[in-house]
Amino acid sequence: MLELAILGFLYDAPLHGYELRKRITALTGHVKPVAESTLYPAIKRLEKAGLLGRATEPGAVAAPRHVLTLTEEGRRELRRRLAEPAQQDITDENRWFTVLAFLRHLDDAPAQAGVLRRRLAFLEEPASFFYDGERPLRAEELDDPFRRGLLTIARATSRAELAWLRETIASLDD
Amino acid sequence: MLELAILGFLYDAPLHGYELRKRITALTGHVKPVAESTLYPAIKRLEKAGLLGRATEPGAVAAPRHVLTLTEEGRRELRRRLAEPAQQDITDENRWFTVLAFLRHLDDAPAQAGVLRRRLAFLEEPASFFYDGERPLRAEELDDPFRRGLLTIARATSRAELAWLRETIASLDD
DNA sequence: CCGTAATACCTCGTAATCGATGTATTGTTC
DNA sequence: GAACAATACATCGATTACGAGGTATTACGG
Repeated sequence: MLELAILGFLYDAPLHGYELRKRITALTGHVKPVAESTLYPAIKRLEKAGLLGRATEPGAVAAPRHVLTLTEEGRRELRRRLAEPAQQDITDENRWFTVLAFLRHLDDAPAQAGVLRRRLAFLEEPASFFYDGERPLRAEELDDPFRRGLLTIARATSRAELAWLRETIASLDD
Repeated sequence: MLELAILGFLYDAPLHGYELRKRITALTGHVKPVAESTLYPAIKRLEKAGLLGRATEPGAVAAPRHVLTLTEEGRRELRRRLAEPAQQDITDENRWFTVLAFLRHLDDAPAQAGVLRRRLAFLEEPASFFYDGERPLRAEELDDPFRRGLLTIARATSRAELAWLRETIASLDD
């Protein structure tokens, strides 16, 4: 998720680590903050893997900046990760939102539609959080107001997203 | 999140690891699967911390089972974690849903309402995923259909949850 | 001129997680 | 009767993440 965000932001423009951190914080930080001690090692990993390069520039205000740029391999890697997301990128909302935030970079309508279809298939599977043996329990069947709320919220989310997915897939298919 | 789920399920009834795993998979597995190699060490951690005890019973079908029971300290710990969730339990949907799934165990309406109020306050903060400098961007301002969808979905979810939270807090306050 | 905040980067130890793999038993299917 | 799935638990190494702490500079208010 973090690596995807790094690649995604750098696809648009070279950035230094500190700026990258602010953008990632704006994107996902209110939900799941990213520690600096996670970001900088992640940058190093990607650099070591040849996905990005760095150039040192004098800092605008303080210490010198390490401006990060995607290599051609890095650009390919982002497109690959967007075109073939891991299953958890599809099912986990946090990760899925990160995929959505950068999916435009895929720049290939059928491939984009394919990714949306995977999410659609996932949301269309009948799934609950609570079961009576095999049978999924409906919100109305639960005494617990909190679990009932959980199902209610999940269903509302799902309905909104399904509508958007169907609409967007249709428009990509044109 | 995993530890909370373990404590939460065991609060109701003693279970062996394998059964625990099935319940956790039903609860959160379609979104974020839990590997066995994560669950068993987590059980050991909690056991070592004195939160749960184990008793070996002959297996119903195969190998002997380790039936896990919450100790009194484990029961206190669950209530404590539910009454004072970490900030990420409030903001991260996956973790928040786990809190909701077990919040009834808190068994104290004002404390439950307090937890819901924290989530309410979080959702009421104006937050976007995309910014123009300081100013949060609205869905309508984005060209990118995927980012627009992301905001649309997030807003729909948020609206549904806000309604439920306000309603439930009101009924807990009676 | 002193403290604080912001900019900008980094390391270290610890903890958590995962995938792969291993062990042993019972029940079911070909 | 030989596979195979399901039950039931466990370890190990590699990866990832986090909190705490560190370094250095500029800008600003008191």
